[in-house]
Amino acid sequence: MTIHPLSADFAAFAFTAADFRGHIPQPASCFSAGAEIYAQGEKADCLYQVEFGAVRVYRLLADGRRQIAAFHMAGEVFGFETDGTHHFFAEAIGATGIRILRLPAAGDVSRALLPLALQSLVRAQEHLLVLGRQHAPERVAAFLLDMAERQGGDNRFDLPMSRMDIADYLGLTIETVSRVFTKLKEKGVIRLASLRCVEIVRWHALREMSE
Amino acid sequence: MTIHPLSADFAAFAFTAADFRGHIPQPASCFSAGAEIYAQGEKADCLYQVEFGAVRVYRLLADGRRQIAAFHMAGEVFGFETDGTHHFFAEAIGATGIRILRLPAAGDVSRALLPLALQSLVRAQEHLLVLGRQHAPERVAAFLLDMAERQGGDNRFDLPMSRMDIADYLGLTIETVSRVFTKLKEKGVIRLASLRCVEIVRWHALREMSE
DNA sequence: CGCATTCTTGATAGTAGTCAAAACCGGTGG
DNA sequence: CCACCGGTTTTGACTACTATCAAGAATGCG
Repeated sequence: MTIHPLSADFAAFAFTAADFRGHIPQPASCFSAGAEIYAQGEKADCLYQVEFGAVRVYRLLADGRRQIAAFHMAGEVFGFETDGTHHFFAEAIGATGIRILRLPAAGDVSRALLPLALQSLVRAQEHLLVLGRQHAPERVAAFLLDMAERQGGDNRFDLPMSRMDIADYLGLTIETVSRVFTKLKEKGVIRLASLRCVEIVRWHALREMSE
Repeated sequence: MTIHPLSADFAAFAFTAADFRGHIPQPASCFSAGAEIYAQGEKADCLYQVEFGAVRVYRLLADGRRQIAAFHMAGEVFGFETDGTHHFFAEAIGATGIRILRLPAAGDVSRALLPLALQSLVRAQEHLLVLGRQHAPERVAAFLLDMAERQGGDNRFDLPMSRMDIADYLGLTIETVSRVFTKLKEKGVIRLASLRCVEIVRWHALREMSE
């Protein structure tokens, strides 16, 4: 997995600031937990950058099944679409600051967006492997490693999202996610300081699990 | 699903031809069935456009499990990467013509690539829903509809890939794929003129299945 | 402190995977 | 033209993983 730390994303974007001709980035808007950022079917004419907090991007099936396609953390840019229409929903997970970027659909600035879009593409494609071919313990292990890396690689980090969100991201049920967490605790691979605060004790074991 | 016909992709690309400064697109290379186009870990310094035939882009786990992240058909451009390195393998499925596009990593031409990259992104994200939340019959139904649309929307079309490829794309086994095909035949939803030639009889039933 | 929500645990059921073998197809050569 | 052969596909019997349903425990917020 190629994970760029927050600073790298910011740098990538800052690099393109000169391309804005009079387009001053808006001050960040604040979204409270569960607030909708955009909905499927809406017109897509801008991009979004997370300042703080976290975002879930998802789709629903007719019977209510939900698949979270991506989580976006501080620094990341999301909201890319092909035909000017959003194909997904985006919601703030907790209290979240979002900088809205009004961009010309096709302009000089768009060339700087390619790397950001490609990062989303690679992330999505790697997640296909997880959903298509990995078992529950492998999925959870991959998820924890990904979260740890995206938050600086420390042993301890907070999960901004609920077990339900994790389940819907990993294509599992909350019960299965919970059982895997329990197994990982029993095996001494992780510790939970609180429900949302994970400490990775045995990195090697996690890496082996996720293959 | 937003599927652009072949001509649209070509048009999108042709639009950027002026951006090539002396970079004349190579004549198409020919790959035979199973030939490797690029491998995971290789340097990625060009893009690829399918002229005829079809391509599978996939990744392997240590124990041999394979996930096909995407199929690419005539007209489509693939090979996008983030850090100059291929994260996946690409192979010709049958005899396939590929036009190799040598592109500057960051240049004027890259802004025209954004729509193509975003198409791959949206396709991948929609496939996440299939792998994460749909059952076997829904996956196969979605796959057949996608293939039909990408080949012009006729009732009859050829599958360029084997059952094994379909299984590895849908996150299933060949046995399960085969059983679903049999069920669809029994219910009169599809007919198989030959193993690789599908005729969709009841579109509506397929659409309902795939939700 | 009490309540609502979220999370965990347990029992059972169902979908898809695994293993094994038979049928089928497509190409080759007699 | 037909028989043969190798690989692919289909079918069947059984297993296993995860979902579902149902309580119960813990968390955290007012």
